[in-house]
Amino acid sequence: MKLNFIPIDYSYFDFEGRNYAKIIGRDENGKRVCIIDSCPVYLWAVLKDELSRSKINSLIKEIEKISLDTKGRKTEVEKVELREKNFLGKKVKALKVFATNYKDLHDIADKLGMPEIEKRRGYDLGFITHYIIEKKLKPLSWYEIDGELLNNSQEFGGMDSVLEVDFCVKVEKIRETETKKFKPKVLAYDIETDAFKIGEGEILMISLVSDNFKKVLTYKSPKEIETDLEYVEYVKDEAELLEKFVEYVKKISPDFLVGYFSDGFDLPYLKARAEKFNVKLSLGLDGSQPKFSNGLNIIAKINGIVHIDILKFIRSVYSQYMQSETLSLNEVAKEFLGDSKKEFKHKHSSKIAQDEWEKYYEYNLHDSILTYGLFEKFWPDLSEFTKIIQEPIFNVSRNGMSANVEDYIIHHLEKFNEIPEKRPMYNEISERKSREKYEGAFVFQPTPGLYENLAIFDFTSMHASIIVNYNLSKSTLLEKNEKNCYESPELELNGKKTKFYFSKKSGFFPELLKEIVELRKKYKRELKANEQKTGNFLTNLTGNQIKELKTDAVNPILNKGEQKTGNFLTNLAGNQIKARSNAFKLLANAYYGYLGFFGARYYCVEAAASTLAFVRKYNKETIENVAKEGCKVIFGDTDSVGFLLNKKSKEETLKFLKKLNEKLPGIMELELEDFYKRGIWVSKRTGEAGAKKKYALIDEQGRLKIRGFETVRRDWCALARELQNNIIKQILKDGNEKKALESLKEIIKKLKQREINIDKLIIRTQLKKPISEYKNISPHVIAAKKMMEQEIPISQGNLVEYYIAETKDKKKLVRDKVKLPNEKGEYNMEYYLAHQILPAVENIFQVFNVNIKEIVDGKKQMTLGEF
DNA sequence: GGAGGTGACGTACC
DNA sequence: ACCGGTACGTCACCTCC
Repeated sequence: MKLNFIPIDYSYFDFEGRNYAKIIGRDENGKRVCIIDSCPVYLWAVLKDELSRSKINSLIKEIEKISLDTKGRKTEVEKVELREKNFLGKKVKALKVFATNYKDLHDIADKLGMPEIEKRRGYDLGFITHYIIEKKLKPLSWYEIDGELLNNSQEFGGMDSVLEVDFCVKVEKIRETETKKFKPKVLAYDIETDAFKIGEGEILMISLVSDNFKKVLTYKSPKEIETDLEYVEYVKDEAELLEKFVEYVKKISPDFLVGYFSDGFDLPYLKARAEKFNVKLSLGLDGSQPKFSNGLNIIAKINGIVHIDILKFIRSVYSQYMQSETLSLNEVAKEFLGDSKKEFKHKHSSKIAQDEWEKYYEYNLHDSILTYGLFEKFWPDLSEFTKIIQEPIFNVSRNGMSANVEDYIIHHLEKFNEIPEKRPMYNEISERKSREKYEGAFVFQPTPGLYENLAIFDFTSMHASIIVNYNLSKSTLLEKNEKNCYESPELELNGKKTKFYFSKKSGFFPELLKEIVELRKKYKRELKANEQKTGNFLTNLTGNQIKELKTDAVNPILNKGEQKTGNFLTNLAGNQIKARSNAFKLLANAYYGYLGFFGARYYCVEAAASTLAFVRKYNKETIENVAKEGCKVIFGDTDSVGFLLNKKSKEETLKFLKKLNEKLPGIMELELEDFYKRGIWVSKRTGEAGAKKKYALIDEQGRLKIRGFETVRRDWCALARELQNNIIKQILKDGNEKKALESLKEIIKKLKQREINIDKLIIRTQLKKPISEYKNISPHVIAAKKMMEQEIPISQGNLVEYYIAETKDKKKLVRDKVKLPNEKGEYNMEYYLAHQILPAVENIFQVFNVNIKEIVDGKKQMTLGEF
């Protein structure tokens, strides 16, 4: 039979000693299809130079005799072929050694210790990776499949009759075909429990949300009177709840089962409770139960249905570009959907009042609605990433950016005829980790002050363009200076001043990055054209988002609020181009990190250190050039320079930018970040010097850009943050400190009259490790201990909230005054004044030679006098 | 038993 | 174990007198 097919979930199985890929997807009618296919598995034996043909022939004969009988399985070398390949850019002769079962490639590699063999490679790729490379059946692309329909066939042990799919096909031929419409079936879920520790409390209810489907399953009902909420369905008890959950998943039969933190919570919890009640959680299309990886970072897999923990994708790909201070569902939903969790105060089910249960159902349902919304929102990004990386979406959605970069490289080696490098061994990793650090980027020393009329230039994808431009990588690194090669600036590595040299002959690693950068440019152009055509893009943005657009047209944050405007569905093509452009950009930006990542196959400190040496050189040179032009430099960090216009008009400044660009090599490019009306830089708390990485700017439209200040630090209380923000805003608007001073006085007065709400005084700090591992017992550790005592769930990675209270006895340490938000007490006025308010604003007023301490002390005396 | 230096810790910038 | 160097700032801890 023939069918059109889009692959979604990949797994493999062994049958009669061989590996088969079992791929679940859909046909163009939305029917669920399983295809089964095999592919040859092999590893590479790279030969030493200058081996004679006869020597190679006898080696091949020797290798062909290898067979293994371990792990209850017979594997043999089935075939050996001699090939001309490249390894790390070098031409090599290599033997392609085919084996029966991919799981034995490692053991076969161990048997290839012959002196003629230089290296063994390619035995550490997963079978699915191997399969996708061999058969070019890339996830989420469309294919025309020729194959044999399996209908209660005995082939593969009668597998097709067990699988809950519409067709099961044994593949004969695969041909790529044009893209067709694909709207995935998505089911979001969320559970509510009586305890946070996995399996330790009852599961009270489970919500399910899909297209035109809402459900809350529960056996907890108020006063045995059933609710009016039409989406609530009652079951007998917890065991039936679990059974019903499985039943609904099977009935809806989604491509994606989506949760938020569901790898670490919902699915493990369901499993634990199912075990307790002896319920089979047979969610898999083959009837299997979810499988969990062990370790700190749990991964939960369901056969045939892609389980997505959308938190993981958001965290690894987008968190650095987000403004949310935590990755809680509430904050993330607010940022991307403009919606938040329903109010509900958690308590043990035995303490929930009769009339509170309906609120609890709504709360539970809404979490699934938000999760569903986030999946919808990130679907273009998720699917574009998957298509680009070419690994299954299950992996791409969980991988860190380094792993995604590596997978991209692995899937694109073929056109360079490259043999893949191996993963580093444990000892290599520790060696890499323990090596001395190399020098990072350059940060300009600012002078405190208020400045007017500034411009900021920055380099676009600076690290990437340097890697491309100077051909930096493991395979292009030369052992010594050669004629006509790239030479890094002088740098220090392992305490030695040195330089590194890189070949001018293009290497596959920088070449791939060059392609990524070019594709990113291409799709960015398409995106712009599409926006102009549809014209409905800018209208949906807030002022701040338009501003972001100016600096970076595909910042993912731009996608905020689209759900509300209905843009998501009507402008799907535009969203896809945006997501694609964005994915290439993120990939390009992660490339440098990959070079210096200890777990990378293509790790290369020399290249990473050289990249940074070039980064420093270009930044410093740009700063010098700006100064030479007569513009006073105010700021500079890594890839940017900020300066005073010095009577230059904007046009002249842009002309100057053009001049600077003409001198830059290759794809390196300096661009205008923006013009600013005013900017403020303050001194450090200790000493006179200007603080680096701390500044605030205002543009002509009155929009603020604040970096590094307490305003943007989550471990300061809201009162200090909001006050500082207001003061910065007023100063930058007015150009003087007069009004700002008044708002400060007002806040101090309120603080002293105890009019400040405790909410504004809560300090939030993350518990970064288990309580017992802290050497210094700081306030947040005390707060965490108090939470433990009160049995409030708290563990590594959680935010701890507390405030500093007045104490009866004069205690010296801050930690002795810590109280949890639920503890009664009065806020410690002295503390908030001296340790939150003043430090946040002191240096700002210092710029105007206003000494806040004197004013505050004066006030204090005055208030004391009043009493 | 207070001053002052240092280290641990958390967070931000790019 | 899943990017890492530069930088700021707080608080506890330690040493010194």
